[in-house]
Amino acid sequence: MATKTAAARRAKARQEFNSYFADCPSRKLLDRISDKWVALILSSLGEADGPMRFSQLHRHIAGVSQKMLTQTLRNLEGDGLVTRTVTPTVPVTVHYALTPLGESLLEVIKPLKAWADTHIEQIEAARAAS
Amino acid sequence: MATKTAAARRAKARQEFNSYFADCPSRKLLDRISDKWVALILSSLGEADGPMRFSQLHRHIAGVSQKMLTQTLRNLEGDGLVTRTVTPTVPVTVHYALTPLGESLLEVIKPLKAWADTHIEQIEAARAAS
DNA sequence: GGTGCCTACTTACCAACAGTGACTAATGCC
DNA sequence: GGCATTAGTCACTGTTGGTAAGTAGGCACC
Repeated sequence: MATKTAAARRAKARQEFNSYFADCPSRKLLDRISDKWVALILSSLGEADGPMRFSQLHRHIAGVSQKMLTQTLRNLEGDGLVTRTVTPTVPVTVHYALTPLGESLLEVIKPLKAWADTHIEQIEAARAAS
Repeated sequence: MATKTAAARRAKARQEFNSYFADCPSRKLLDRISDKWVALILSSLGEADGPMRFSQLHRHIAGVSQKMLTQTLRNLEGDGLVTRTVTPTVPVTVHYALTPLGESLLEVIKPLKAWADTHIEQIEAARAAS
């Protein structure tokens, strides 16, 4: 009861902001895109000129756990960014490929990777200087 | 000693991949860029046509905790993407502004936001269909 | 003919990270 | 004098991601 003024106002403001936030789906999508592994997976799928198998992705990305790879791929599949096709061969084979939507996202992620490649030196210089 | 074959091979492979990973700084930078709040902070600073105060950013971004805002801003400052200027006024005032490097990153993040805005409907349709 | 392996996962557990709310400094306003 | 402000920090808590082991089911090898 002591701090009814500022704290209450701040809490109310946060509530309003949060509902505004929930109404803004592009923010949620941005969150999804900036998921740790999404960019790597899409890039891997884009570099290959065809569908990739689960184990190929796992080897190529090199830091991802099976759990997160599965999880992220399922998310991407649910969002319609990749397709998942199971072939019931001797050991089961699963292929992942980009959908056109996924390819369009890749086109906008590529510049980001390019930026990272070209500006990494400046960043490291800044880190060293700080 | 029982499982020396496949498990050992896999472990060794992972080791090699991890060291390769550590040698690839653009991946680390990509991780940094795809940090949950980095895109939001840079966008906010870019939308305003001048430096922003800590509380302005906090209000504008609307889901970020003070802790994460501070932490992310310190990271960005260390990477040379934003500047932090403290003015010792009555209640201390801190302004954050984009550096040229930060602005160049913003230029490549903007298309990402634009993509999110234009394709959100397709994503939501895919999510509903799955 | 039984042991063990392959793929593509799933699950249990654990550590690290992100969020929450309270607390701080110095000072101006009522 | 007490409360509010700004820009944080701190301790606690919950969620998230990593690790490693287990699972299915057929085949190859000894």
